Amino acid sequence: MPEPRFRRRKEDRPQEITEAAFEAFAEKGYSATRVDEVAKRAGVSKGLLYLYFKTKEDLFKAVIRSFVVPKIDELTTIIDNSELSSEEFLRGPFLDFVKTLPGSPISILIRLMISEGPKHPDLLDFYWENVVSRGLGALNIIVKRGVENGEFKHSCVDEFPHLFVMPVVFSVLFKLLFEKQCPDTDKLIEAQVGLLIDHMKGEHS
Amino acid sequence: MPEPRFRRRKEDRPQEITEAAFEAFAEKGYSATRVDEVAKRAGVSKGLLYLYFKTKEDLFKAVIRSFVVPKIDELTTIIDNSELSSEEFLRGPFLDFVKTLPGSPISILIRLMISEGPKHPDLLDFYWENVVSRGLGALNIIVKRGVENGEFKHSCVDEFPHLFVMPVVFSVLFKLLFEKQCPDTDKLIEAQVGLLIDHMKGEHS
DNA sequence: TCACTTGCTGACCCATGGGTCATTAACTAT
DNA sequence: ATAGTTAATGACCCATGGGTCAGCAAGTGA
Repeated sequence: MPEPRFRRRKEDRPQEITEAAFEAFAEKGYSATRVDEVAKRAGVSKGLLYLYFKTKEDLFKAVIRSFVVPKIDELTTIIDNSELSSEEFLRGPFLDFVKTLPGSPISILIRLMISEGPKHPDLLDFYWENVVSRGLGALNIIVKRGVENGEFKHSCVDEFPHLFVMPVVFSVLFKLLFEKQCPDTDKLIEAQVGLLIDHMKGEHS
Repeated sequence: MPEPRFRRRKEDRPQEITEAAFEAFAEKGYSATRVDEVAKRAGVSKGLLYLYFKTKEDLFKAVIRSFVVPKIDELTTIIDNSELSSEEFLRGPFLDFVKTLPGSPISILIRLMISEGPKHPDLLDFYWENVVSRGLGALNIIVKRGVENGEFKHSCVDEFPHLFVMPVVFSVLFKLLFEKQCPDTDKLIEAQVGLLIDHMKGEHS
């Protein structure tokens, strides 16, 4: 009795395909990845892939959606369930979270957003709304909370939560491009966060 | 007497072609740019382009080489000809220099390095040696000089000149991707530099 | 078991674009 | 002048890979 040549599993296919695509894109980037290759990795024919995703671009968008957004959800969940002071939160859970990013598969998606973003304005809008602005917003809340309860003074950090994100983006890219020459990204990120907290706690306008 | 159909200008062609390629790459990215298009912009036939550059990849490398390296030379020249204190230098010429980068054509090359770099390891090596390590080295000298002459205390900045570069890379990318939502990059960069200088001047280990 | 739906296949199509080369014409030297 | 050199052309080649579709077979229900 021979194994069936294939099995019909309508429910699982999309996820299997996006996972395969994620791996492939991560290894080779978007344009160097062949649709055939993705199909092969997913153990599926190219034709089937085109049944679930209208174009290669579509597939790409699905990958971004399904892998990056959960990562941000993770962060906001941590915030909501935390009773720590702002400083404790930044030095604890926040630092733990962002230190995992450089070197993780997520970093590749960040690179893909940089390379492919300008060609997909609607994707950038989506990414802005669901990832970047939510992330910056979360940081803003933490900082504001710290100022309001007297932990921190007012400073330029109020205006630029970006200052907390910078070292993460930088580390992600540095590790990706110059792995051999890369500084200890954990320490770099810690240094910046420590620096910002010191600054917010000290005497400044 | 008719205009000649073309003129032989062996000397000028390479530069004209790399300039055209720079523009084209800047607008469309590497893989979306057609060799034909570059040739047309340079007012030249595709065949001629292949006389001066063996492959499209070759052309890309030439573009990076001829546009990014001079930018770093500019920076090191400023340093060598400056008699300012470290703080004055950082707040003056350094800040002026890096503030011009976001929004300039150079920022597109940074994006291209990020997208195409991983596919061209030798290009990354070149870039590291001629741009990144030279830039970080220059910053290191400034910081070290400041520490030696008592302007600055020892701090984590000694170890991470990267802290000065972070906001620049970040601003470049942010403006490129989310122009509409982009904060005032001049202020962001100034904030970080000011923050670092304050930190170096204060009491820290 | 037999007709029917539909998930799935893989051979095929064809636009695209990197790269070539036989030919042409602008310079150069004698 | 004129023969020789080579910058420059552009029509052509062909591998590549995104996208299609006629047909096949796994599941389904009567």
